[in-house]
Amino acid sequence: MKITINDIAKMANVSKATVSRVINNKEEGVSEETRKKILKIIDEVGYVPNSNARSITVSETKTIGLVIPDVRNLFFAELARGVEDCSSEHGYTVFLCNSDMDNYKQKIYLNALLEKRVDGIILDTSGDFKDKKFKNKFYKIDIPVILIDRKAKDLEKYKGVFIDNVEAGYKATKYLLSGGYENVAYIGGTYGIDTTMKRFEGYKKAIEEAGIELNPSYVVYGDYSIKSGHENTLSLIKKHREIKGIFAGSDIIAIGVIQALKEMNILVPDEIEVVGIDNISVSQLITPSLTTVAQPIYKIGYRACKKLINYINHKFDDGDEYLSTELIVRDSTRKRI
Amino acid sequence: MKITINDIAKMANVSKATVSRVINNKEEGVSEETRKKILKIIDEVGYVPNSNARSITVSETKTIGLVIPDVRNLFFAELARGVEDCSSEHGYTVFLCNSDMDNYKQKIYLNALLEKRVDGIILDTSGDFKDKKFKNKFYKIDIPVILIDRKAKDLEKYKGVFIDNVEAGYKATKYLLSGGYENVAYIGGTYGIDTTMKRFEGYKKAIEEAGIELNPSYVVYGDYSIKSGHENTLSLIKKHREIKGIFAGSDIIAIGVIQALKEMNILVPDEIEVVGIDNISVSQLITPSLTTVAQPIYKIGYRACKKLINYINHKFDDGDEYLSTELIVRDSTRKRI
DNA sequence: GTGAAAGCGCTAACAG
DNA sequence: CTGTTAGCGCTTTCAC
Repeated sequence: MKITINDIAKMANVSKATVSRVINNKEEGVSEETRKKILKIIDEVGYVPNSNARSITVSETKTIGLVIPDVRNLFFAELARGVEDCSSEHGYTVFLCNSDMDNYKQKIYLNALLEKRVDGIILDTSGDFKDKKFKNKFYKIDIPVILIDRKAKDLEKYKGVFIDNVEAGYKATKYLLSGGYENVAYIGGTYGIDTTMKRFEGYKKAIEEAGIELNPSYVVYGDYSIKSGHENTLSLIKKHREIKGIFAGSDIIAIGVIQALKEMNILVPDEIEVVGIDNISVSQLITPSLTTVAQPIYKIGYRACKKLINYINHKFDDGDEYLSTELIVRDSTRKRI
Repeated sequence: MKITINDIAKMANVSKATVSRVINNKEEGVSEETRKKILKIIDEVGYVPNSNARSITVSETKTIGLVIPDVRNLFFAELARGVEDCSSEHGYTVFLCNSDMDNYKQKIYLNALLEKRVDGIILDTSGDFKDKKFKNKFYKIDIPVILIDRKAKDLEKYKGVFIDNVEAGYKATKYLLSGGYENVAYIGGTYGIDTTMKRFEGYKKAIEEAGIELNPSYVVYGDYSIKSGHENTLSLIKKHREIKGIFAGSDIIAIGVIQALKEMNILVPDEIEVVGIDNISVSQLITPSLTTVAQPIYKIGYRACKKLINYINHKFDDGDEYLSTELIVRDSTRKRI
């Protein structure tokens, strides 16, 4: 039924070696005449070479795996698009995997990607490998991996593309502090993971630098969801009406924060100011629009993919890459003079 | 370097046929003893079967291709997640392709998917095939294809999962009309494509049913972007201040509409009411929150994938599928009594 | 410039 | 229960 290189060879009265040369655009080794003849037949019968068969002999698949928590989150969607653009520019196709921050799912996906013999993997990790046996196996395979967004201890051997999360947290907190008050809270995402804790460090640094004593009850964690931001704000502000500024661990969290504040009839920014991190596209659509520390999200994905492809091609491109962030002031904070 | 089924066979002192039986979980044909022995070795050396090699002999790859305009659009991200969830539940991995509504890109991607021998394709089409030669080739290949969201003439032979766009447009317009005024505009997306025109039909139906004469200058087109909604609103309202209600061709367009109205200091919903289509997640986050005709977006993706997998497995599952929509009333329209 | 042959890693009869 | 053999569709020497 399916038509193969053999069929084309027979129809053209040549060997399949010659057809192979033609479909792979080998400059030499085929006369213009036979090349044309073969191309014509391929076109007429609608032959499509089987890249899987090819891949088993050349041991490269021109595919890459992308593992992110959830495409529905604008942040990861933007990241995914950056990856996909770069990869398609270089002739690669990408497998999309949604891990939901679930270590088990992540393992399943990584395994599937290995079986599919992807040339490399871009990983926004859900943390360390819980399954240490799998970790060893994965290590041994020694497939090119580029990290994005988050690091993890188990993945130290891999390089990646990130932002400086300490700096981002510092910038956000410092800007809040510049409002002339001291009571600034940090409503963070998932406790323990790289980004969350680094942003906390930045928060802490800014607080201490301002000569303020860090109040532990002003620091709470949850996860990276609207709901989490919402709930944490409700309970935090109920206890601490003196809080004047909230540094939200991400824009998504910040949206939940603002929602909660509205429900409590607290005015943003007049009574409480809010700053997020990410600058996802909705940040400017909500009311009040969100002041945030912008990440070059698309670029992170794009660069990570570029880095991966270099890696695959054994091009020297060492070390982690840190892309710069930028504070974007909108309406969830008051005007500074 | 890479370890193969042969290596395992040698280490276990069995033939590769036996190893093959084990890795494919064939119940019969292997004694418990040898099975254990082989499994142990596989585990120890970290062997991962090469599914590409497998796929060339069994002629199925357990992969599917997903072609959408752009994952960064929340609508398509949600769709993609539905597809991915269903596919991973059934052991498939999905290739993500962003066509940007560009027919040429779409062709390139479809071709890549064919070369990769995906078992099937889920296609949110950018319209008809401009390249008729490719169309013929694609047809001849006869790969399972399920359409989502949009239809196109060239793709009539394929079934899909949709909503009733005429009905959706009708619902939206009728609700606006129930506000007690007649001047309702339609700010549509890309002219000519399936969804846009069907929604117009629904608009028209509601208008005519109310005994109003359709005013052609109240109907404008652009594309499915915030910018398009924004610009079209500016120029439309400048000319027609008498408009009291706007039916936006999608939520994304509606966001642009509301932005423009704010800029013009026109109150929503007091002076002009706005209704969208989709119910993407941001619709409830913006101010005013958006009244919209909700599509079961995730479900469309999920169902489409299920349908595709049935198709792949030759399960009888004929005809198009239409999922139901629901008007969700929020704050971009006034209270009805 | 072209073809024959071997082999990539795996599965699928068919024998024993 | 297990091994042998013959491919799957393609690339890659190595001759001619």
